Amino acid sequence: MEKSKKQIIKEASAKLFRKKGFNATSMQDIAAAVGIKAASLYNHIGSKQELLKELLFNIANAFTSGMNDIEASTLSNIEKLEALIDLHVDLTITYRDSIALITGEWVHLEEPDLKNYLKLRTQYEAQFLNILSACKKSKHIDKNTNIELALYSILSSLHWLYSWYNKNKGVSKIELAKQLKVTLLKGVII
Amino acid sequence: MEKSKKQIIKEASAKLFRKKGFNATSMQDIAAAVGIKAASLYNHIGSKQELLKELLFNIANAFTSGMNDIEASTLSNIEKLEALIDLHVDLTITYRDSIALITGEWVHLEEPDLKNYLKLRTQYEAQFLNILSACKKSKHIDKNTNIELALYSILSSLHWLYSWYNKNKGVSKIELAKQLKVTLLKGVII
DNA sequence: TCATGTAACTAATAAACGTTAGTGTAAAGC
DNA sequence: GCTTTACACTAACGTTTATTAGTTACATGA
Repeated sequence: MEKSKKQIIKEASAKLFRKKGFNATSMQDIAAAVGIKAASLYNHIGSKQELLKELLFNIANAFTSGMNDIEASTLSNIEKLEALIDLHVDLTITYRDSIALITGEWVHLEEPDLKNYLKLRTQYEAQFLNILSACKKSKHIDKNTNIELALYSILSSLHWLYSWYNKNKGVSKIELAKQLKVTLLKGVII
Repeated sequence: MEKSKKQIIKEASAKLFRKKGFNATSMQDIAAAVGIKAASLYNHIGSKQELLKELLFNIANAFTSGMNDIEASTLSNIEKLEALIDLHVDLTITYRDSIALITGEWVHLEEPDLKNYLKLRTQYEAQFLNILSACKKSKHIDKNTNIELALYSILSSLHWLYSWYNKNKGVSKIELAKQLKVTLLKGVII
């Protein structure tokens, strides 16, 4: 089955939202990118807001689902950290454009979507912190390390991964993940 | 001398731009925040675009100037890295709201400001990378470390510092800088 | 062949936007 | 006391915006 028109529109939107921001992207911009007139978009989508919502929740759900898999696995805590980095690298490469939206464009969600989105995000961070906390308990992370700060540091690096990846298309996914584990975890893990 | 009205407007704008984004913030929003009508803003400022421009270049210049001081200093390379983290912490605390704009809102600058802004940014990153490179040469950073990736990792963490700092007002500036040095540099420095 | 559904189009609407023009008023400078 | 400046206001303008309504063309399936 080929890609649906709606999917094409969503991908074009992601690219534009990323480059110009949600508000600065007009329906005409999106329409032009897929070769139709703005009004014709509404044969395929409900609203501009719906586009943003679906793009963001696609990704949020992918992260949540990946995190749940990792949490339920029998990996060691350190291995879970590594698996999380793999997850971020995978999703960054899979979703490319739309993943950029999670850094800033989520603020343009309307209620109640905004609340639901933040709920997913908060939960994700809590699960991530849990794993870091377990590492600390099992003495794989130094007693004096501020794990909240470490969490923020790791997550912000991973959030920006997409912009780094787009500048270095040459680097392989495996090599990227390997380097990230060294850079992000060596400062934390004993 | 007390704060000029223009300064008050700029600070209110920074807070709003940060929360809602540049495009989603209307002149009425800004006017309401300072207790006047939208049209009255133009007694103090030239345009909405000018507000963004001045906010961004204030910060960009502060970073550039701080970086130049550090580069010209007699500190060791490792000490320069630590000084850079101090610089980011200082500016994050000093500028609070407007510093958030450098992560995303700079895309709404118009030419030729956009080009000039990116020039400053690129130069800053190059200088930062230079210091990392010197550390690698002097064997303070492992031969196999990808310093471009390390740079991105450090910078993205520092870009997000403002959002972390706002959630943890209790933590002191000194303690924050100390923790950051451990978290960000231990993974890199041998 | 006819009916149906899909998906494009043009035209229009109502709201919001940044900005300008013109007016009033009170304080400051001569 | 007169003039000027500073700074607020209202009113309006021209654009841009997302979205709706109504229409047309074409392909599919009965």
